[in-house]
Amino acid sequence: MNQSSNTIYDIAEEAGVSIATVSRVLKGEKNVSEKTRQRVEAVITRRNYRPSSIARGMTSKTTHTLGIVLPKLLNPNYAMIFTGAYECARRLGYSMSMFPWRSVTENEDKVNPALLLAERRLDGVIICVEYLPPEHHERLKQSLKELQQYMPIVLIGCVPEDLDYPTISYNMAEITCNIVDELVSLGHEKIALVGGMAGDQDQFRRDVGYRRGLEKAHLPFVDSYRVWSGGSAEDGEAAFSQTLSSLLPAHWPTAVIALNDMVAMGCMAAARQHGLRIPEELSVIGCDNLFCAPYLQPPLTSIDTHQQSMGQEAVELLLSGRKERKNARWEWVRRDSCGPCSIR
Amino acid sequence: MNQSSNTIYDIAEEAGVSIATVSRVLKGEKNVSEKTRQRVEAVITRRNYRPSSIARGMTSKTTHTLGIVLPKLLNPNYAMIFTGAYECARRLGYSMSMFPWRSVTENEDKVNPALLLAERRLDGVIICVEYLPPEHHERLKQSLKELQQYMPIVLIGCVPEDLDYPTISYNMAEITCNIVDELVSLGHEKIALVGGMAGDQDQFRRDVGYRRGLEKAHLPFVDSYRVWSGGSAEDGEAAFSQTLSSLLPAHWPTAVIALNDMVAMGCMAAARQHGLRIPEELSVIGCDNLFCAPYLQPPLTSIDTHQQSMGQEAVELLLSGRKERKNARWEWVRRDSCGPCSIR
DNA sequence: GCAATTATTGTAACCGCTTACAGTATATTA
DNA sequence: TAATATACTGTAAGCGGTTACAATAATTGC
Repeated sequence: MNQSSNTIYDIAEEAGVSIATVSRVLKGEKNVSEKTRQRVEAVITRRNYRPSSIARGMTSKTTHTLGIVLPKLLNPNYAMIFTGAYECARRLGYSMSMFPWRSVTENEDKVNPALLLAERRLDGVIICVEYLPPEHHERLKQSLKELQQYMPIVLIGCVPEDLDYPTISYNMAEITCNIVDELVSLGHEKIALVGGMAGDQDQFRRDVGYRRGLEKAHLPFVDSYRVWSGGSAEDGEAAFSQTLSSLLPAHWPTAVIALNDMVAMGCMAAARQHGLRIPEELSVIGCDNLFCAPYLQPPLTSIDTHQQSMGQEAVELLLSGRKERKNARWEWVRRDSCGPCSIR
Repeated sequence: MNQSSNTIYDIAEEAGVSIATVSRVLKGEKNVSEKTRQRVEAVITRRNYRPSSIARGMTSKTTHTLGIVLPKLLNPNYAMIFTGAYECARRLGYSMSMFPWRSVTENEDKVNPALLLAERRLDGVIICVEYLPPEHHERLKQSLKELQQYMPIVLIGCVPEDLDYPTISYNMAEITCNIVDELVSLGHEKIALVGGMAGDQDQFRRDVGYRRGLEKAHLPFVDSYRVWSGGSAEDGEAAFSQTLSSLLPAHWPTAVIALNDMVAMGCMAAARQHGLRIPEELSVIGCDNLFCAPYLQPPLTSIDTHQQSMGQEAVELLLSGRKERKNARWEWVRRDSCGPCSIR
């Protein structure tokens, strides 16, 4: 049995029918006589034949594949979004391809990477928006516009308002303001924010919420409490450690709001190195509620942003064709790393 | 400008040339006159035209897409493997699609899921082998065989010997035996193994290594020190907690080898709840060296299995066509959770 | 200035499948 | 039993590219 070729023609020939008939059994159409069907099915089984989705895509104009653009999966936060999207897509019969964030933000010589994505003729793409230097902002808008000619788009994350696409977003300003409120109600007055780079939408909103929270409590914005950090634990550790070292202990913050749980871990390490006890002398709160948060010492208070639901909703929105902007739910996960301010 | 259709025919028509010529400029062939090329390129740019990779795939028999089969991305261990594979694939011009582990192990009514994967006509697939109940073993072999008719396969992880495919694997027996050695040299005699289910290749080898290590040190295998656990932190916590509760403190192990870092976190939590200090009263060692390991209290000793390299090597092996079985490197990451046995 | 090259461009077949439509066999009706 | 409806099956035209080969245009040599 020569299996080098395994096409609908081979099946048709071996079963002694036309390719149209094979196609019909493949699709389970009813207008095929029982004995023909059985004969064809026997051949299909014997040869382990599977129709090429490539060829099918030619006529159906559909790939049953969704794309997802993510900055990096090593951050469990994105892994959760991916998983939510992926599981949902799978249930609905789609497979999922991953693409680098680069594909919609950078320009490589003459080729527009977004169009590279377009080549794939996916049935849709979810784009997880992340930090983007302002000079790339125009390019993102252009890429999205071009990409949209080829497939529907859903954005997810902290999306700039001027991007008019279906979106699942969360409101970092609201969340951060809420965190400040809570810390204030615990008696904290020296609250640090260890955040990301300027120009980042997500971070921008955090800053907005941070200042709003401080204002509400009539607390001053203190420059040195706004700490600049990358997104990893190492970054957070280095940045917060530096901050502590540069301040007199009397001026040390009594609470710190971290960009995310990884940075929060770093802050905790830095605090420990400076001899601070958590939460007695320093309250720490993260964001994302990673799997390891409950296992840190003390267990880390965090914000659950329901990443898996976000991913799932993004897929549903994408396939529904609706053009809505939806706000994601979020909630407190209070653990022991935050406590009342015990310092005068 | 009607952009509803954007095919090579549309471009050819608008540029006043034949589709063959458009195809030539698309592929950057040299035998096109400079002014024709420019005319065509202008049209392509104006219309944001991108050739369909689907149509291309019809003739080229290539999709420039690799598949990866993974149990779950929420475990950062797999996220690392994925990332390594993905980055490498991307560099080489491939995109990456993810598929569920189910696709090669389960059977859904009449459809063989492996063949569903085959439909995609990928340029290759990396299958990350995980726990598999023995009754599904035959089915896995069958699936792989059928799938292989359609695309090359590389296996990764703890792969059974009777699966004859190119493989990147690590030797859990060697690693575990090595761990026991080290714990013994630290003076430990009551060493627990918190491992996974029976039937799991990975676990099987751990048990082999565990027993071999004990034998070498002339230590007895103690049933109650072989703890059965799932792979999550909660699982580890529950399992080890139960073990401690069921033993008299005098019989508590002085060292515990955990399935992975997540389980190790759980063990640490359980130990704390039982009032054990780490590492003074209990040494803990995990595996996978997750990002959070250095931030646990105390920092967790672990084994770095170089997951990203594994992913990368899997892609290289897949595309090279070589048929080799390669062992992955691994190394100790010694931190403070392991120490000399201080209990007589 | 004309034949022989060489450079450029076009035609048509093909990749593997779907599907509208046509054709043939079988069943129903009168 | 012939006419007609119904069930099944086959033919051929796409889908959007690639590419061998043929055709045409531009150069070159003498």
